[in-house]
Amino acid sequence: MSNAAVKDVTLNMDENDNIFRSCLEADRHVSFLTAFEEEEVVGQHPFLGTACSRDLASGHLAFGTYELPNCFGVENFSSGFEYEEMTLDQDAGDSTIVADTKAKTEIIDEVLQGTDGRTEHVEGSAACLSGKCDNEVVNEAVGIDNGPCVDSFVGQTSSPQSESTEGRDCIAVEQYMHPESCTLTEYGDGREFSQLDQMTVRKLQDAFKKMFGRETKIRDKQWLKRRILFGIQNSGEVHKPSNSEVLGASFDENDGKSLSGSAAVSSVISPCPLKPVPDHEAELFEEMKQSISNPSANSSPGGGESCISLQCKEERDSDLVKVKRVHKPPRRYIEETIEVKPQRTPKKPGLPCKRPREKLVDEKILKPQEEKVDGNPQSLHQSGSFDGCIQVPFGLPVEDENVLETPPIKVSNIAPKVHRPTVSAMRRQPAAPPGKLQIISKSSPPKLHVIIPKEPQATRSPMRNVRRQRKHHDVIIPKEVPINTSPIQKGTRRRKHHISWTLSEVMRLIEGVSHLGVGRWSKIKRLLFATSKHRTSVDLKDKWRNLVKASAHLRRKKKGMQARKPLTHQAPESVLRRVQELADYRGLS
DNA sequence: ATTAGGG
DNA sequence: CCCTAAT
Repeated sequence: MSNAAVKDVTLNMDENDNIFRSCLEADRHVSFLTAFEEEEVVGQHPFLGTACSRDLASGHLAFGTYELPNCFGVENFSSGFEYEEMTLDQDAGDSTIVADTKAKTEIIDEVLQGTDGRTEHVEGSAACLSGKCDNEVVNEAVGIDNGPCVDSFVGQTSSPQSESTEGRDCIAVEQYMHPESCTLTEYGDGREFSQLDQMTVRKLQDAFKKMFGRETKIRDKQWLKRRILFGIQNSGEVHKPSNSEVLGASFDENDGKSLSGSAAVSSVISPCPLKPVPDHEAELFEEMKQSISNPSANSSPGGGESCISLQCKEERDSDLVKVKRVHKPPRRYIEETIEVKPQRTPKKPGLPCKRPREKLVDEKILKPQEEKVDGNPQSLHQSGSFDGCIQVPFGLPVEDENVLETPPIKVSNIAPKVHRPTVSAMRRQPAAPPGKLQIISKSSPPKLHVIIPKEPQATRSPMRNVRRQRKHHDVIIPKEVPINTSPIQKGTRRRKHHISWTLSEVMRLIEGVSHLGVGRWSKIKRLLFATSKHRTSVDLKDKWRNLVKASAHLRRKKKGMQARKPLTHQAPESVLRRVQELADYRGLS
């Protein structure tokens, strides 16, 4: 958009005026510019909005609560993260991600080791950034501050040892505090109009800038005045936390850093008219803030959390009492054991039909119909309706049926470009191309004999990217397959593309756990992995479990020198130690 | 919808 | 990661 658009803005004032107004009116949270820019170009952070998100997130990871012996510096980490995030966010070309993943981790590892190359690193990310924000508008929309948002709103609350970061945090605070951003209010007392009247264009522009956080080239006094007045009005409606609220009691007053931390936070989220914080973001922030000030089940041991409050007792108790959830055997096993329930069209004996994945197709996609046609022999997957047995492969996403039955051409129309939905997401919205699917399914021959067994784990890595490239590599399941097809069919089991966890992700996870608590996966996801489309809350949970496992090994290793060969992608000991702490703490229950 | 746990 | 059961 850059030049052309900007020009456009300048020229078509009236039009834009309308846009602007309607934007604001429709949703005060949508700023004129961000409305254009908001296409997830840079992702969003719950607290920072655009661009800075990752920086903040990563920033606060880096020097959060844990005491990593290596004591990586701020720059190290944020650069590492930036690098990663940037790369990741350019997502589009997924293939590159994978390719890069390893490099990334290596780089980060390097950084961790204190190896050099950091500078290039920073430069790299900076270049990335600037590449991204290469146009004025984005730059403006990105915010008052183009520098890295290295402050750690979380970390600050609890990291007395992160001295090295203090200075930076102050900077960050200053940046966010941006004293001028408050000056606007001085116009808000009713005399504003005359005041505005007397101002020079230059001043008006200035005021405009202060109010909307961007410069304007428009020299039309009226226009500027209107804008500013509008801004003034608007700012009045936005909730503005009082200072006391902002610096509020949630932080240990004795802890200067905590204060500065919170100040930074609040200034960041303080909804000045120019960058209003959408409700949900504010909400998330509240959650976090609450969690921080109220680190219930989560206050980490030795993590330096300054405030372990009593209010959390209840929750913690419930945590302690928590009993291991007992799993009864999965239904499919039960069904295998139990006699087949009576059916209209009785199943032929001797052909026990597991129906694991049916669910995926039947219950989730065809459910509406299935219910109507219940008992109807025509119904596709009615287990009793045919004497065959279809065992849809595990994880075989619905669209595979598409592939199965439709000319690939159509599939390719749907698949690319769109953000790859996770498998589970696909499971949730299986009806992606609804009509089509159903028709297809219906048309599929009722007498399929397909058995596609669970694929051994080994095939994982080759399956990378299979999701997106599927149209090329898909294994077309023959329409008729002998019942005892070889169990080793490649590519039948479609898993989510395996994306290695990067160190920064791990750190974020740890940070999340330490502040929100083990088990708060969805919260952590929302707060710290909001931009990572490929990490679901379940993934977080799984990863945590693995980390805990790893950390346990660490301990074992300490005891007997049974040094388990360090896995290639093993997280650094320091990280694992932190995991251990958190795990231990929780393990008390 | 989330979370826990088995695989 | 996937899958399923419990909440």
